[in-house]
Amino acid sequence: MTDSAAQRLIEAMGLMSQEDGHPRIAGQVLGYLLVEGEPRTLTQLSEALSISKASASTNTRLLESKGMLRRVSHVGSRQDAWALVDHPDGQMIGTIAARFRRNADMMRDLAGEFPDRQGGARERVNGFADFYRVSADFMDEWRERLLGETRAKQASPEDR
Amino acid sequence: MTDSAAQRLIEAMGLMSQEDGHPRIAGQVLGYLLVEGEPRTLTQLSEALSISKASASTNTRLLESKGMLRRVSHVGSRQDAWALVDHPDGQMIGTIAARFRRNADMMRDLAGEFPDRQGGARERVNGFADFYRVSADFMDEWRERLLGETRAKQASPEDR
DNA sequence: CAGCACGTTCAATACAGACTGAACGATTTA
DNA sequence: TAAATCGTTCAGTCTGTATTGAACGTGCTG
Repeated sequence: MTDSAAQRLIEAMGLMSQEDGHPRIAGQVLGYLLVEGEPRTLTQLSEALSISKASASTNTRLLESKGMLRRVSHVGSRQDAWALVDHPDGQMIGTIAARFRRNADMMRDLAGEFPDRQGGARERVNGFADFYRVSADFMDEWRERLLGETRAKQASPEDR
Repeated sequence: MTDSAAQRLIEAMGLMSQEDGHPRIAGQVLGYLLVEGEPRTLTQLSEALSISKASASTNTRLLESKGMLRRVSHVGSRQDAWALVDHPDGQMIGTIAARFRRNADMMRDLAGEFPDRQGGARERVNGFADFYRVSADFMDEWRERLLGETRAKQASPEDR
């Protein structure tokens, strides 16, 4: 039954990830590590999720690049292990904010290429760019607030 | 040169859309309507973007379902025309918020299936669910603020 | 009524990218 | 040195889905 709950959570997070336009396996990795609450190795990942080591490697590093996972070198072993960072949620917001900011820059640059008087196209494009930029700022603030709250929610490693 | 600027914007927005996990054409449609600033028909869309009418139809309705486009019945013509809603940006935030809220509910339900004492898995999952929910609330507020600002940015239909 | 124009649906295709298996380099163990 | 283990890379496959062309239904126009 416990197994089933974990399994369902992992699968659900895989689907969420997929909906967000990310690999399904990336979400499953997050789910697995969230359930386990402790660092896990590539081998453990590939076995627990029934995926190839190649996929496990690729996806863990993808999540690392998004700041959601970190590599921990477990002492007694030469295997790398992977763990959720302290606030994966904050990183998630940060990723969205970064994408918005990229879009903002892109659109502002492009807006500059429009002639001044052309039915207001330049203004409309700039308006959209502003939206992206302001929203990015907004999310970054929100992220700061999330990271600031050092609640003891994720702490207390007395388990396992 | 103008043509080129519009073209580049449209292509860029297509790529952004694709990065967000949406059809590229959807982004191109947004870009085209943003540049034009006036309602455009299916035929105009398919010709301007060099896409099939089927694609134009599918994608406009997709964007309509996300609240970013609306169908306007231009008087003198029996053709439907499509236009950006007043605040497509707000709708964009709303869509993200909705997805977050869906994720929050999903995870909260799943968290409930975990046994109380199991290494704190239930708590961790609930923590993630909370994050999704609180963020969704936060974005909805932000969206309200965006929609509230009735700036005359998109108005003044003196062109065309 | 016949001929059109329009929007949608549907089956088929094209394509992007997730995922895999095998090969590789590096490091460890014996 | 040989064998084993680990993580990564890479070419190839496989799957989902975006996109298309053709067919359809509807309502106009003559």
